This record gives sequence, structure tokens and C-alpha cells, in this order.
Amino acid sequence: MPELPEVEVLMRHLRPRLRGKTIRTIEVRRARVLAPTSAARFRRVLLGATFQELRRRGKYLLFQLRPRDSGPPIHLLGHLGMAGRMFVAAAQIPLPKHAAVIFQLGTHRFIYQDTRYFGRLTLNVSAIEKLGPEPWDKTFTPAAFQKSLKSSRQAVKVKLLDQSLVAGVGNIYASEALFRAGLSPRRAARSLTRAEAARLLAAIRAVLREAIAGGSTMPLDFTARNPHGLFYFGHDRSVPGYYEEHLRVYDRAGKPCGHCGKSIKRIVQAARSTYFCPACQR
DNA sequence: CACCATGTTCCTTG
DNA sequence: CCAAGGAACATGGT
Repeated sequence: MPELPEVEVLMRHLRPRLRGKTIRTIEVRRARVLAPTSAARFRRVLLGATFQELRRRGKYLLFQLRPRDSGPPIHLLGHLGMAGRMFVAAAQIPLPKHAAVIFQLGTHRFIYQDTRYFGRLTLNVSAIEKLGPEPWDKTFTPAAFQKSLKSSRQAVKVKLLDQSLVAGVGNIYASEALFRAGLSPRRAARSLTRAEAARLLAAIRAVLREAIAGGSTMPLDFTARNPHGLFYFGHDRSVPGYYEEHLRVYDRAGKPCGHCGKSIKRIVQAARSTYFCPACQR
């Protein structure tokens, strides 16, 4: 479920549900997701700690907790990988098949689930140091964006996935932003003019902002038999407030472009699928 | 069986 | 040293 909009919506959902809750017990079913933190240290540091702040950085969630004893705040870093989910549910709700870490909070528990175990929940927060600016960072101007694109011979689509360029854009919204900007994903990053960089930056912000706005209106319930509220990944249309992001090109190969009616194409760049309209995107 | 999947990191090559 | 490309990670859906 995880590009910036999904993580943002999840963060807003979890924040009030975790704040002030104290961790009573911890069950680690898949120690790999804690790496490089050991399960022993993870338990030692977090048992008895209380959730306080929660924020998002790129596709990461940063939890801040007050330790069991007096001492500096604890920082816990989460990433959902390709298929991770996090949710708070009543203790009697059955655990999902791939529950990796379970925190008992009293009447409820906080569960990190990940079918592919590509995600992370770790005390090592160093990953965020390598991230580039947030898309809405005031210092991230069209000029700054173009400058960082200038150094690369890679295709612009591939560059957009580089989290040190801008944090939070993934494979879906990279294609969507390029479509919105009318730019071919095959363009060399360094070939973009200042005006094109400005257009692309505005498109990135627009597609992310719209996805967050849509996602914020729907219910999040990961414990339902058919989990919903997962944007692209939720499919229970019967739920009131159901929302599905309106992707214009992603996963739409062979379907008509909403703009010109010609067929959307799928190509492979850096071993990832890219979708675009060859007529509308130059 | 084949191929595909929202992400990141590590290794190799140039 | 750097940039770029590909494999690996693990599981499930089609």
C-alpha cells in the first residue's frame, strides 16, 4: 500500500489511536523486519514505552515514544515495503496471516502485517537521513528540482523513483505525474527545461495532494474480511465512503487515454513498469 | 508453470 | 570515486 499518499493517510489514521498508549507486551514473529535491530534490543527498549508523536517522512513513518524510565525519547522507524499494513484493533480480533510484530496496548493491539516482509519496523532511523526534500518543501523550487535533474543521464521516470531527489514518489505516482505534466517518461532527466521541470513539480504535488484528499475521506479498516481503505489495494466497493484513486495511466495498458483516446502503453525502465500515453506525453 | 506486483539495498560493471 | 543496471529479498495473484 505504500507511496507517500497512502503513508500520509495511514499516519493521520494511526496518530490519535496510538497517542498515549503504553506497550504492555511485544510479540515478534518475523525478526527480519526489525533489522538491523535485534529482537532482544527491540523488546528491551520498547516494553513499557508510551506512544507520543507520529509523523511521516517520504514513505516512512516516524514514531516517537516516551521510555519506560526517564530518559530521551525513543524513535521507531516504520516502512511498509510493498505490501505492509499497520493497524490498531481490539485484542479479540484474529491476527492476520502475516502479522510480523504485535504490540499489546491493553484492550487493543497495534499490528504490523506484511505479506512479503519487505518492510521495516526498526530502532535504526538512519534511512531517513538519505532522503531528499518533501515534495512541498519550500526550498524545493523548480530551479532546485531542475538542478538535481541536470546531473543525471537517466530517464526522468527512473529519476523520480530516486528518494534522494524527492521523497515519497513511487512507481504509480511517477507515471501519473509525468502524464499530468505531458512529459515522456523516456526523456533524459537532464534534458528538461526550467519550464518543464516547473510543470513536473506542480504535477507531482497535484497527484499526491489529490490522492491524499481522496484517501482521507474513506474508512480504514484492515481487520475487515475484505480490507478496504487501501487506495489501489482496497476493493470493497460496497463500503460507504469507498474511494478508489482515479489513476489515469498506471496499470491501464491497452486502455484509451482519457485525453486523446489513443492506447496507453506499458514499457519497462530499470526493471519497473512505466505506463504512458505516447501521443500526449512528449 | 510463467509472469507480474505499491520498494529498497546490495553487488557488479563500466 | 561515481553512475547505472540487475538481482535479491518473500509471498501471492492471475
